[in-house]
Amino acid sequence: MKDLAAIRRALLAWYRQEARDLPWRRTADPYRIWISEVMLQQTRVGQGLPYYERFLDAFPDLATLAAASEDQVLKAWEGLGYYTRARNLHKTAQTVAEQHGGKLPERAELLQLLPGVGRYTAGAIASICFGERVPVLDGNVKRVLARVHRIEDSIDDPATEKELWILAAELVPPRGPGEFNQSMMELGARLCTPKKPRCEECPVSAHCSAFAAGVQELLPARNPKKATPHKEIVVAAIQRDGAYLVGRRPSEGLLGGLWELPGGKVEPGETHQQALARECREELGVTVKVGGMVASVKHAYTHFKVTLNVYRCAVIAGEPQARTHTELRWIAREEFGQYAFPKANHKFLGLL
DNA sequence: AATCCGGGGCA
DNA sequence: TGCCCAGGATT
Repeated sequence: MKDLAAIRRALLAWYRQEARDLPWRRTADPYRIWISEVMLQQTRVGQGLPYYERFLDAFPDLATLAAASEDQVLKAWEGLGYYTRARNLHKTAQTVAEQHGGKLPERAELLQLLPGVGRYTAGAIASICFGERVPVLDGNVKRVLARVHRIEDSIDDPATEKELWILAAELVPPRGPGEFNQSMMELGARLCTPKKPRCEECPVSAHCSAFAAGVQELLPARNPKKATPHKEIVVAAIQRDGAYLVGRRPSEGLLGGLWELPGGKVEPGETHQQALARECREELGVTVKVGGMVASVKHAYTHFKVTLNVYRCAVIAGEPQARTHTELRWIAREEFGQYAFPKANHKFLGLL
């Protein structure tokens, strides 16, 4: 059994010296903490920081967020990825405004009922804002605990994750749980890093089983990753009266709720022209004549890579109607900035 | 239990 | 290039 008190003491002493000065550590406002926690899901602090400032500038309180349109929220989220987070944030703000008197619930158990709030986020808000003795388990904490306890099983395995939650829970002190949880994450982000952990500076190395055995660089174990396929995509730049045709993607699935130029995947044996004609027929119900290529850009998603081949197209027959999109609009280049586009689209929008 | 869901920084 | 990030929802 670990000396829990000694680990807590050493970690907190280090944290109080070394904690980064981050904006969400300068507030006790549960709304702002909530925004930060959702924004930082699968997102590095450095990447989220500018978004955090801008988001709170646009939506300074829960009532403002609840009253905003989904398009406004997605625009503020544009470029951050995992857009379900933005839609759930919006939905939760409306629910809390209507059913909870505009105040977030205080207990983790209740917070976790809100869309987009899982066990991690609920634990973070409850411990940081309301002092509830509940753990957090994010990528940082998983790595720290896997090393301290020298856990050899893959941390991606649900059984291991269950064990890690238990280990995290027993380590959280009854007083100051929020500060302690943040210190665990800070340790993982600053010293107990995936590669080349800085054990010589680590306040808990004396309690770390992986360090004692010299296997810290081999832990934590992860599941093998699958190869990422490549997709060839064709995109139609259809112009009318100086405006381009854009469609809003359905809210479920990849890039949900974002706007894009129509197009789709090139099937085996198809030319770009054939694929584009087919996609325009299927997505818009129109016949197009494919013109010259405007751009060809590459983009990498988590699970696959794409090449977007953009062609100018002219509508020969039919009037575009939304079939796979939830809505179609004609917008001028100058209006592009008002809509949330995927990063892959931004790579060629400037070339139109 | 497995899969899906973005984008970026870094070795 | 591959890895991984202050995870959650769905099937």
